[in-house]
Amino acid sequence: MSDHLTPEAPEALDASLEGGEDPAATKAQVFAAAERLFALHGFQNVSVRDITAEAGVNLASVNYHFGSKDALLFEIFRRRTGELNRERARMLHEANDRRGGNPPVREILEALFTPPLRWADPAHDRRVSVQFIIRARSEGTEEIRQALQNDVSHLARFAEALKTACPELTPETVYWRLHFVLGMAHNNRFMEFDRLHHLSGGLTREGDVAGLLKRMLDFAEAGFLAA
Amino acid sequence: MSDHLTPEAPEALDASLEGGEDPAATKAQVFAAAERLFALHGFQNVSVRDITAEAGVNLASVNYHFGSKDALLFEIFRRRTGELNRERARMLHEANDRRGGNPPVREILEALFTPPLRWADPAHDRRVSVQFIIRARSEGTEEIRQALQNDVSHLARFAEALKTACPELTPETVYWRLHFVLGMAHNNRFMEFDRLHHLSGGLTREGDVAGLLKRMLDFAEAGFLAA
DNA sequence: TCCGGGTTCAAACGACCGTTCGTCTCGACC
DNA sequence: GGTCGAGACGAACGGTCGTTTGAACCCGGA
Repeated sequence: MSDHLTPEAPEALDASLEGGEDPAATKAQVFAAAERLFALHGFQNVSVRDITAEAGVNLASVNYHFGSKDALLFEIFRRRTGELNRERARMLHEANDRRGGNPPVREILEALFTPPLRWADPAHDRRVSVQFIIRARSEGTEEIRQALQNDVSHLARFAEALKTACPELTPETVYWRLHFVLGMAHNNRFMEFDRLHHLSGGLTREGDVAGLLKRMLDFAEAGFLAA
Repeated sequence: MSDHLTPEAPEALDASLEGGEDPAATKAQVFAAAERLFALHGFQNVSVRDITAEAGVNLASVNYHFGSKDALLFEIFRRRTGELNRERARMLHEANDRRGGNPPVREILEALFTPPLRWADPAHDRRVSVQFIIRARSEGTEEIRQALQNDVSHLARFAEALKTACPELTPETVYWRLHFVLGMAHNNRFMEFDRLHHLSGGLTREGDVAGLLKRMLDFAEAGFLAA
């Protein structure tokens, strides 16, 4: 009941990219169209008819392949969240290896921030997935809310690493500051970027992902290490 | 077109609290019921029938008094956001007076963080309004999104104060860090609190608003003053 | 007393929703 | 060649939605 966010198998669903008439291509097309539309307009503002029209498939395909619209949302969410958590865990693992099991705060935060920012890089083509995850986290169904609240196992490792890196901080303080850091990581809505751009009179560049990562790390590291 | 968030008149709408049959009591009841239900379940998950049932009024009241469901949402949003911005501006003004026009970073951030946290205090009874604002910011209509993006005049004063307080930082850095700080202020969902509570094994107390404010200020101040 | 504007009310309208049904196509297998 | 099951398809079902309608109601002013 607590591992909803770590899918069991890779399931190369993205096989729809090859040219021919793949069997199960319909399912992949529905998956991709739904993720895109949910990310763009939100779950409630996208109808099953919108999805099937965008995918160029029959209306009944969603219920046939996924069971229901809710189940479709949850399956996309589960897959993308699993990928994100796995990338973060891998980076934390690498930092542990590099530093003999005691990486500094900055490298732990790097493992949290880098994966979603790398997805958001225009070079990669996963901006839709980031946007989808952020939307699903705040607008998702009760099932998603439950999964988010129960599945904290992947966060526990980060909390432990941070406690080790900051022995002078009480555990309570570590948890709160991890909470603030996660809020930063999941708050990068494009809407908010536009607002910042408008506020600063066009001073901030939006496409500079590497620069943004450095800015986020500078801020979060200093905040985490505050007296 | 840029001042949608600062309503022109106080309009003592909360007069529904007095016992008698007030004229215009229906409008106030609809307003209160809608704010409560929107904050609890989200805009799209609450129907006009839910609102009027909760308020104990006729179904047509929403359209009669507010024009449409969308307009009702926007009116609540405009009122609450206006109140919030006014409280923040007042606190910034007081800090300016205390410090001869050059308040330190911590007091500027205090003016940003304190109002929503004071509302969230169980002692006051405005937790619903905070929750509503947060929800409306992320799930709101296109009209709300436009208003949020266009109305940055109240933020400009905070940006100016922060630039004065931190002359060693480039304006670009100040804007980005203000962006991070605002993300913290608007990210205090109760959902996330529950998750933190679960992650820490019950270590964090949720009702301690004063303690939370200090924690947020410690983190944000250090982050803002990072090298 | 009658009038008229402001407000409430029950009822319905038309649109859209997620889902289901029965049928048809088509390729694999006996 | 015949059978079978998975999948695609058009069409419809039942329900809920926001909104509108037109009549009833209330009450202060002529």
